Amino acid sequence: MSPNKPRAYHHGDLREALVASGRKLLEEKGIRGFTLRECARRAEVSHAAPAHHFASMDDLLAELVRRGFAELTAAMTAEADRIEGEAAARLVGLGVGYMAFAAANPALFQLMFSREANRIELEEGEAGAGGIRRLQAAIVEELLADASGEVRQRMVDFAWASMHGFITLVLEGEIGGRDSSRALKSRGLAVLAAMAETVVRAAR
Amino acid sequence: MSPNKPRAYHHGDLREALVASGRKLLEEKGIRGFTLRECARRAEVSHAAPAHHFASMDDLLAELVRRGFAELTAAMTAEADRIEGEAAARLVGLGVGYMAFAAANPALFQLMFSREANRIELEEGEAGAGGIRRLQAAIVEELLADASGEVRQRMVDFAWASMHGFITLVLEGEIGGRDSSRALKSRGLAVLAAMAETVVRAAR
DNA sequence: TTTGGCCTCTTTCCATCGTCAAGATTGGCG
DNA sequence: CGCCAATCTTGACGATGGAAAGAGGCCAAA
Repeated sequence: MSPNKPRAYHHGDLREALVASGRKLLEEKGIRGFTLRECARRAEVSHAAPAHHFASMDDLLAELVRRGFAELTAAMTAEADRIEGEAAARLVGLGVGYMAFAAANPALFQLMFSREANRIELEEGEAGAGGIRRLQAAIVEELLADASGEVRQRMVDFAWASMHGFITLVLEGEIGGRDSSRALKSRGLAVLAAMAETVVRAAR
Repeated sequence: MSPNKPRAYHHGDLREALVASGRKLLEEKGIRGFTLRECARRAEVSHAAPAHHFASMDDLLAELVRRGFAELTAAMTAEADRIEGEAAARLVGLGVGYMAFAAANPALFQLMFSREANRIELEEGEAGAGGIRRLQAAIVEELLADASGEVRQRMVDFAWASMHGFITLVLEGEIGGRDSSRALKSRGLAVLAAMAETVVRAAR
C-alpha cells in the first residue's frame, strides 16, 4: 500500500504504456530526439524492458505509424460523413479531416510520410496510405463517372497532392509562418476548394 | 610518393570533403543513418576532425540544407528560363525543375523540408524556402495581374502545394510505387498542367 | 495446494555515437 | 630560422540501441 514504488515486476500493460509514452515523446522531441530508453523511463521501467514487446525501436515506431494511419483515415471519413451534400463537398471534407489530423499530430504525420517509415513497415496488409487514396478515389469516381480511368487517376493524384502539399508546407513553417490558426485554416480551405473545383471541371 | 597513405596531417580542404561525403552518406543511409563519424571516415580523417570545421552535426546538416536550397532554386529558374513561352508554361517549368531536383536528391530534399531542419537553421538571411515562393509568386502575379492580393496569395499556396505534395508522395512511394520513371514523369506533368490551368482560370 | 514452466522485467555488458579536452604536427609569417 | 596558430589525432565521457543472463511473479496442471 505504500505509494512509493509498489509496482515491481509485471507492469500490467507495458505495451500500451510504451505506445502512449512513445507517441508523446515523438511529438515533444521529434524523430531525431526519439529514444527507446526515454520511452522506458516514462513508463517507469528498465531500459531493456521494451525489447520484450517490440523487437527494436523501429518496431515501436512502426506501431505508432500503423495506428496513425488508422486514425487518419477515421478522421477523414468522419469529416466527410458529417457532410451530406454533394460529392465535391465531401472531397473537401476528406481534406479537412486530413489536415486536422496532421495539425494535431505533426511529428507522427511526418513520420508516417517519411522515407524512413517506408523502409520500416513493409509488412502488414498495407492498410496505410493506400486507404487514403481509396477514399479519394471513390469520390472522384463519383464526380467523374464519364471520364477515362486515366483522367480519374490523375485527378486523384492531384487531389492528394494538393492537400498533402499544403498541410506539409504549413507544418514545416514554410507557409503562413506567423499567421493565426484561423487565417491558416482559411488558406487551407481555399486550397481544398480550388482542388475540388479543378476535379469537377475535369468532367468538361 | 607512396600511394598508400601519404597525406597525414592537413587534409587540404576538409570542409568541402566533409560536405561531399556527408551528402553522399545522407542519400545512402537517410537522415537516421547519418553519422558524423562515418563522414569523417569517408574523408579519411579522425572522428574528431570535423569539429574544427563544423560546430556540430546539425551544423554540417545545415550546410547541406543551405546548399540544397541554392541548387533547388537554380534548377527551377534554369528549367523555367529554357521556356520562353507564356507565363503558364514557365510556371510548369518551375515545377519540373523542382521535381527533378527532388528526384535526384530525395533524402536531402526531405531534410530540407523537415521539421528538424527548421529547428536547426534559424540563422541566415532565409535564402531558403522563401526564394521558391518568390519564384512562383512572380509568375502568378504576371498571370493574375488584375486579381486581388488575396487571390494571388492563395494561388501561390495552391501552386506550391500541388507540386510539393506530388513529388513528396512519389518519393515516399505512396504514388506510383512500381511505375516506370517515364510514367511517373507523365503523371507529374499532368499534375503541374492541372495546377497551372487552375491558376490561369482564377483570372476569371 | 504445490510445483513446474513460462512470461515479464532487471542487470550487466558491448559497440557505437556526439562532443570535449589535450596533445601532436605542420605550414606559413615574422 | 624559429615560433605561432590552424589543423588534425588521441583519448575520454555520458548516452544510446541491442544482446545475454538472471531474478521475480503468474498460472495451469498435478
